[in-house]
Amino acid sequence: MDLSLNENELVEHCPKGHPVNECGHCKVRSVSVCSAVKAAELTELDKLARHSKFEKRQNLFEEGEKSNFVYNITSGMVRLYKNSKDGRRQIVGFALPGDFIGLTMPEFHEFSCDALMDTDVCEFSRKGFIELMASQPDLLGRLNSAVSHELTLAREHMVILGRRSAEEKICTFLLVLRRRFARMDALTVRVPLPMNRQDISDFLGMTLETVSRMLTKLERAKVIVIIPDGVRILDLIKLKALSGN
Amino acid sequence: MDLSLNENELVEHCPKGHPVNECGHCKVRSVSVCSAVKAAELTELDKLARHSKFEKRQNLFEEGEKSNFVYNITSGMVRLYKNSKDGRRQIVGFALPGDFIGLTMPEFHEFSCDALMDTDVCEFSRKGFIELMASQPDLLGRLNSAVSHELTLAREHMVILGRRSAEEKICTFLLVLRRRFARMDALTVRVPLPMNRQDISDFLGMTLETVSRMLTKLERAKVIVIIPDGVRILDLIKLKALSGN
DNA sequence: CGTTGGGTTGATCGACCTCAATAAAAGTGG
DNA sequence: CCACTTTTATTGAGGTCGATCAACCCAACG
Repeated sequence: MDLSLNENELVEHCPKGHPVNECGHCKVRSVSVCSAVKAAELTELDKLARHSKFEKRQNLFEEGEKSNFVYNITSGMVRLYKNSKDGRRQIVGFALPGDFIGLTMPEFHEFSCDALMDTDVCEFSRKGFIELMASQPDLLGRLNSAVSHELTLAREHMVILGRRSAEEKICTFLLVLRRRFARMDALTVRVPLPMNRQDISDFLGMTLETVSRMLTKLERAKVIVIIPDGVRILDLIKLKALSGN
Repeated sequence: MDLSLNENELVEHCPKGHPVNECGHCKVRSVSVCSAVKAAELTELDKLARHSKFEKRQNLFEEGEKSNFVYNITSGMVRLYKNSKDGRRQIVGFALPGDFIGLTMPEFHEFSCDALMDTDVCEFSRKGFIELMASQPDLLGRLNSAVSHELTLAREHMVILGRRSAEEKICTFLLVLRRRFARMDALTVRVPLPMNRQDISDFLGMTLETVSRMLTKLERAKVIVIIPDGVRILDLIKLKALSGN
């Protein structure tokens, strides 16, 4: 509930007089919610934005905290998760560059969020962003598209969680992640996995041991190779076949 | 892909000259997306709306079909689901009176939908609804709230699917459904279950046998009583405790 | 009164979890 | 740069929850 940590981080990482119209040079703007803001109004957006860094393991916010900011990831990756009392955890999503966090603009955060690696974010005051939306109807439309897209992803993930075997889960996960990275980079055979086995298992609803077993099984079947911080796909056709559509 | 069925149904169930400003008397308007439409503009909404009935088991649309309508449930209940090639099914949600179907306004339906019981819907042409949103900024805002709410529910359901035992799933399901019914009726100890065991299992990611076993287990533990088309909660405290928060 | 679609219950099985031991990798401090 | 700890990943052995397969019950209905 104490936001002083976040505030301190702002001071620590974010030099006061950051250049105006940085949004104009933002690498992820074209794929992000901000693309709805017309070039002419970018200065307006800039005034609202604070460019901030979070290092690996650093917490952006906790479930239940008052929600003062919304975030646009510009580089790196974060995990969004819900903890149960007894220690169980469900990761509800990973956010990549261009992804917007806080799409639902809740008064209190409905999940926790921390950085999987050093991550740059563009931080907007929630209040300011809501005001900006009132004057920029396109922005609301773009936000709505983003929420809709997220809902579609969430429903697809429900299928994975509810009706897929361990092997199918892993294969689908690799394929989906590959596609998501393609928004920024080209579609390659290398799928980076900045998260650890525990994270993958908490996302897919299984144990870290089973994740490890399935990955080595896929490696033995010459479908992938496990490389540091990721995998390389050897046989995309077979991977798709094993994903169970 | 063939929409002639739906079109026929329209003709069959929907007398041409339906009374103008029916929206003004709509029982679910206050809780639905339509509440954003100001009283003065209700006639506009009415022109767009076609009141239509679907009987039990009748299909509203199929995944992959071109999406020509969006729907507001006014009475009854429908299930939203995704089928896999091999026959597995994941129900991604149930829609109750006041719920809006097609929130994400996709060009092609991303799930199938059919009626669990005789259901009244208010059908809007997707195109017309999108146009109405352009002239009614509040409507987009309200739709966005609804999508956001749906996303929140979806993420909560991920936790259930990924990290809950069979017993916890059933208990949580009963509690969540009870709350959802409370939007229309008072919060009672009776939870109607218009869906069959197979539907519940396909929603919760388990088998119908396990659903049945867990319900009788809860009954034997004097937590619930199984009644025709539903359950009656005997011990709400214990039910919550067993739901694993 | 047979048929059909749920629903319950039982017996068995297996996919995945749990617990435990290594192994490998990544920090950390001298 | 190398011992040393700490974290993360792999692998194995055994157990269990829930799936599978199957029988049976019951109510609805033509």
